[in-house]
Amino acid sequence: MDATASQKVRKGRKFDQVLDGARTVFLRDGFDGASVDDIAREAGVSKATLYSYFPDKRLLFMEVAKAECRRQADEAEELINDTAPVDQVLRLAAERILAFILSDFGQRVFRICVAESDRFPGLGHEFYHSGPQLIRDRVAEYLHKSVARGVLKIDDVDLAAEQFLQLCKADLHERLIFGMADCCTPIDRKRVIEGAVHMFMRCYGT
Amino acid sequence: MDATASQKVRKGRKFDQVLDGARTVFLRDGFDGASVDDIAREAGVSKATLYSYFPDKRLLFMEVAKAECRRQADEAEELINDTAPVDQVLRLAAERILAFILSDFGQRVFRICVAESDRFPGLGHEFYHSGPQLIRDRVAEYLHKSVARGVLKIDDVDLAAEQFLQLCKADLHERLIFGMADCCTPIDRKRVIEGAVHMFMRCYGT
DNA sequence: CAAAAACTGAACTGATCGGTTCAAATTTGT
DNA sequence: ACAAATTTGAACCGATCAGTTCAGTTTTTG
Repeated sequence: MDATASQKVRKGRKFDQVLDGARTVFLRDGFDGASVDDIAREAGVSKATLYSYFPDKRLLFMEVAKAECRRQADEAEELINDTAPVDQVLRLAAERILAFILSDFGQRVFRICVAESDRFPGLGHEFYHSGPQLIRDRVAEYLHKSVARGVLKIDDVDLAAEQFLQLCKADLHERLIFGMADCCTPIDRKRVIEGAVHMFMRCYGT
Repeated sequence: MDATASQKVRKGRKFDQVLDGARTVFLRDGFDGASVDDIAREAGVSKATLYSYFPDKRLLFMEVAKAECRRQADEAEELINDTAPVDQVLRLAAERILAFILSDFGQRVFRICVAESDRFPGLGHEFYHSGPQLIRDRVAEYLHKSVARGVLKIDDVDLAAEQFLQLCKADLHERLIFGMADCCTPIDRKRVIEGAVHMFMRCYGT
């Protein structure tokens, strides 16, 4: 078993091409909206080739989704550096999280995962685990350290982490998801982020 | 123009039957998953009759969604009574909101609205307006009164309302949407609600 | 009760789409 | 350069599905 091997099918050099094309089309059109012919065209590959890599549309979709989740997880790697004052760290974290969640890409991934997570058992789980949960654990870890350093006072650290993340989104995310175009000016973000940090510090600060 | 007239098509007596059947099937299978034949069968009506009421599947879907939004709005009517102590009112509101959001029905509506709100412009808008926004406005109104009575101290009442609602959900909603089956025990709810009320009162209480 | 309106059911159309097949062309490894 | 592996493109199959049509039945209405 060599390093590049995978338990899934993988033969030749156009594998990544196919995956990229599928990513583009699925993200643009959703699962039902995407036709396999479209994907093959977008990938610059014949349909026969596509089907030589992936046994069917569902599995191709799952593979794309899994790759996206990994991407998401990787991007979350470098989110927090501990040394600065708590409120500054929180502010920065809030900005980065919001930037991802509100991005066009983040929106599309979210939308498609919500839509398909009951038809594809495991998809929602995978997404949640490598997305929201990962972030939450990082934040909780940081809060834990801060409590140990005496700069925060928190009973239920996990709950506090969830609360902070929710406060960051306020309803900016919902507004965007439901197409309220007006909502996400920098001023709006600033207002929500400052509100979140202020509320959090007021409740848990020492 | 008599009281039962509507600007939309509406001829005979089986109108509501069709709408009910469509509601059932759309909610169960989503937009793409629902076949018109299924809907007609579920409604106990011939396909010809169905198409005599609604020009096409999309419009039928929109009509169902609109009706659901109105339902949702009506249920939110009797959410808050002002006389009790603030923390009790908030606790009660939180419980009712969570109960709806976490219900199987609430979940399905949410899922389908997220999934289709870019294909159906106006659907997301309508849902948001008659759902989340309505609730938020009610809460804000109550907070405003409470500030006037001197039992709360809030600068940005709208933001505070959003914050409270977010705190109520914590990530219970996300967990459920993404199929983490374990999450919504009464204990979990209690923990989140108490956390929300506590944090809110600590920050904005007098 | 008779005319008008609404409803039925079943067959049909046209289009889309997932997936297969295969002989010919291209690329790769040696 | 030659053989093995891979890719191609296009045709094709079977199924599903939105929407139509229509002759005949039921319900409403006046």
